[in-house]
Amino acid sequence: MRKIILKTMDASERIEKQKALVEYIGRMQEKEGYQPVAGRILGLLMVMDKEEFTFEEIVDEVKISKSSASVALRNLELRGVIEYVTYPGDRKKYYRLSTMDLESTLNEIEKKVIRSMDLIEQIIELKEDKNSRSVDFMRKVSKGMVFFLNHMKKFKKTYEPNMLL
Amino acid sequence: MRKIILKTMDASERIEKQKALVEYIGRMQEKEGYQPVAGRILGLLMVMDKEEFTFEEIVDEVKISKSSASVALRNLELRGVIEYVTYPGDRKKYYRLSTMDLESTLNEIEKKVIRSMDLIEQIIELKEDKNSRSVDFMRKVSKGMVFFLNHMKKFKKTYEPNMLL
DNA sequence: TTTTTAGTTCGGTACTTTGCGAACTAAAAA
DNA sequence: TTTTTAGTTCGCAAAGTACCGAACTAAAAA
Repeated sequence: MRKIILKTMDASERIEKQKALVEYIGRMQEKEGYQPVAGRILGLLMVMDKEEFTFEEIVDEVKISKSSASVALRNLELRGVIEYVTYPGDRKKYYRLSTMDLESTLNEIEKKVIRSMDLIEQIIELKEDKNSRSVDFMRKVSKGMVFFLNHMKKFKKTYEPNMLL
Repeated sequence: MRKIILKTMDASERIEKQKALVEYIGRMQEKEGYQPVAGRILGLLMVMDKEEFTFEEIVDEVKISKSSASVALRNLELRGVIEYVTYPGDRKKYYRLSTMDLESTLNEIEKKVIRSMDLIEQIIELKEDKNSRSVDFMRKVSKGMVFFLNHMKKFKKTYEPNMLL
């Protein structure tokens, strides 16, 4: 008897904590460039027990209008962070975190680093004095980036998705 | 004679290109979360030949008001991306890119990754079903992060600032 | 002491972003 | 065929952000 009461207490407390975490993650994602509503949707999909949320559930849980949900979900989908699945005989969309695995995230980071290196190259090319403090600094950064990219390559080799489960 | 003319042509063309690059970098930095004015100041400090700019020079070059410059420079300084130096007998502040080297940038990245791992841990802790698709996914990501951190450690060891110049 | 220099702070305007409700569409159910 | 369901698109109001000019401060120069 006692145990059951404790257990229900725990469950509701757990859900309280989950909801708080949804808001916290929302704020984090805002800093990452997502709009508030999108951030909280992401939080919801990350922390709650349910694996797949319908459009309506998202509207209810995050307490937003259908239009806001529609816009935010489309953006999140375009960015590739969420995806939706459908089931035969059911018109609803079931949203969930997309299983874009680490590899594609790493590729994104790699591309970003390479773009930065190109930019640095351009800047140096346009400098009058190629021995200035700033050019030295940029070369240093650039070499560091080359190192970094090499290590990423090794990392990708060592990383075998199936061995991680 | 011919050569001299060509040389002056090149110089002005170079400066034109630099100014275009300042604007371009400004727009890039906006995407990174800086306000427009701050982004263009960063661009200026990165691409132009001058190593150190006074407050007034920045106001003139970026064509902004003193108040905007003051606010933007303070923010950039708080974020640690620029710094200013002073010279004895000169009241002016000379702004330049801060020489935060790769190591501190790497440490920032490391901290960020560790914070993400903590968050994932928290989320998993609050999940009812620890064997769900999402928990599996999160564990995978988390393990990937551990790998990543180890490689960063190795990278830091291999990286010897003085060997890069 | 007064003036100039080198900035900072404040208040307001203009622009941008966010999120809503209402009207709409397209498919399924009645 | 009409109604309901599941969502989308559009226009607008509220909130937030960026930037400016004007007034201010504190130190140095005249």
